Formats: sequence, structure tokens, C-alpha cells
Amino acid sequence: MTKKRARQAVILDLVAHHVVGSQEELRQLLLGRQMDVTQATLSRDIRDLGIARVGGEDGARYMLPEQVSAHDDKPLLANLLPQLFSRIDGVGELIVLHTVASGAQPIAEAIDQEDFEEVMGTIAGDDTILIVTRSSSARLALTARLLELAGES
Amino acid sequence: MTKKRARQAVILDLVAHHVVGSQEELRQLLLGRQMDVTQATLSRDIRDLGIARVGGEDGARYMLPEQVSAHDDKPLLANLLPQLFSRIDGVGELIVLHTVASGAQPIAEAIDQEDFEEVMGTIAGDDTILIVTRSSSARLALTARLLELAGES
DNA sequence: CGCTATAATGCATAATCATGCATTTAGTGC
DNA sequence: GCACTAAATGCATGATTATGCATTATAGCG
Repeated sequence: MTKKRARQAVILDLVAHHVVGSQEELRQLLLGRQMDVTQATLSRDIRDLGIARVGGEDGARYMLPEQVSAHDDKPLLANLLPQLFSRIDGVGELIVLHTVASGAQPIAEAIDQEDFEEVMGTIAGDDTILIVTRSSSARLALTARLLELAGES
Repeated sequence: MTKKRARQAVILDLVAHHVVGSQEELRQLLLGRQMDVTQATLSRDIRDLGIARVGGEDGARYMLPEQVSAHDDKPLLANLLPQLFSRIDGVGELIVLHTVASGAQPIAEAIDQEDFEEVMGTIAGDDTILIVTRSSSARLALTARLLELAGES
């Protein structure tokens, strides 16, 4: 069915260039292009096309995958640290980072994902993380970096 | 409120590592971590965190922005062309590309976005696109490329 | 062509998500 | 510690999205 493909193409186009906040809204836009389908069909089209829906201060909106990432600001750690950080300390090549309750696990994983070269490994409890770095100077460097990310610099 | 931040961090973590299909499901996961909130709160958290919801064959799922793009397969043009292409022809430095009804505009925009160096510009009607290339050989090269993208190679 | 199998769609409705308003909880400054 | 202000949350409900089932359109095929 050629109508379906054309419609889905138009949908991609509309979503890419307009702010589409609901399937009903999309339906109206399609009507303007002489395409009349029900919300049910749009729900299926959106699924097929892999279009994402993200909430925003001013209501939700549909976006193409490309747009979602563009809309994304910073890496995970930068998001979490300012929220969860409580204090940091260290000795030798060890850093002890304290977070708010339940914050250690997420932060530790985010640190792991960053793949800091200074880091040998991390162990996280509930609100405390032990970070083993490669050297004393690595510890100092990383501590500074983490403080900065936490917005405490 | 420190509980909110910790919860949101855990949510990011859960969404990153689990397949979360609904807010109610997320609620259950949080319960397992001794965090009890209502769906309403999760709706707000998800908005605040910029988490996206994308549909899939096996139901919808929440994803972090990073994951959405990763989940995305190919650029727009590669998605559209196989769906909308009908035939292509050309002469001199001009290409005339025919698409299914209503397909020209989306395809033309996608071509523009690709920024092909062979292309000087495009003009799209409803089902026909005129592509002006920089030279006769550029025309041949681009024609081949488009045919390939359309899966007609 | 007419017939069949398959895909696409609509309809009605269930499932899920968002939000206004009231209430509770933290955070601050005496 | 107490009063005060702002943030966070729950509750109830409205809005939006997803889906089972029946129907209709489309693509092949003889």
C-alpha cells in the first residue's frame, strides 16, 4: 500500500520540522496535506517509525531519534553528580566519595562509564563509593575533576 | 529534598539498565529499592529527566536520550528512499527523481540534509524532484548512490 | 478479471500518562 | 524549636495513547 509509505514519510517530515505534541495534533497536520487517518493509525505509524516522545516543561513532544540526542545535554555523570554529591576525600590512591542516600550505585556506574584513565575501579555501597585510582597524583586529578562536575569547584 | 534527587538518580539507572515499559513498572522497580512513590510523581520525574518513550514491536519502553540515538538505525534518507522511490532518470547535470504520491517533499529535504557535494540544489513538487548537480559526472555518481540507497542497485 | 491471502485501517475501549488542587514535607531564618 | 515559604507529593480525574476485533483495501495469481 503506497498510501501508508507516503504518509509515514510525511509524518517523519512533520515531526522533524514541527512541534508535534500529540497524535491528534499530528492528525490535523496530515489533514492539511489531504491525508485523513485516525489516531489509531498514527499510534501504529509512530511505533513503526521509531519516533520518540519526550516530555518538556511545556508539554510532551514527538521527536526523531536524531533530535532526541541533540536535545540531550550532558553525559550521565554530569547530570547525577550535582544532584547526589555530598563530599569527597582521599588518601594515597584511594578516593572516598559520599553521596546522598541511594546515590552511590548510580554514580559509581556513571563513573565507570566515563572510563577515566585515572580509575582502576570503583566499589559502591549505598551512599559511599571507594574509587581506586592508579596513583596518588591520579587521585588528586580525579578529585578535582569530580568536584568540578559536582559544581563544588 | 534529598529523596527526590536520589530517586531520580535511581530512575536514570533503572531506565538505563532495565527494560522499563510503563511508569507503573518503574514504580515496582523502585519499590524493590525501598522507594515508594505514585505514578504521578514518576510522570514528573520522567519529564524532568528528559527520558524518552519509544514504541517497539513488543510494546513501548523508556530510554535515555543516549540510548534512543543508539537504537536509531540509519539517516533519514536511507529510511525514506526505499519506501518512496519510484524511478530516476537524468540528463546533463540534472536528475529527475520520481516518488510515490506526496513523497517528493520529504525526500528532497532528506537529500538536502545529506549535504551531498554533488548537489547544487533540489526542487520538489508532489511526486517529482529535480536535482541539479555540479556536473554530468556528479550526476552519474549521485544517481548510482541514490539507486543504492533505494535498494534498487 | 475474480478470488484469496495479507496488510492496513477504523472503531470502541482498555491502558497509560499528565495535571489541577490540596496536603505534606523540607528548608530557612529567627 | 517555631513560624513561614517553597518544593514535593498524593489523589482524583482528564487527556492521550495503545490495542483487540471487525472491516476494507491491496497485492498476487490463475
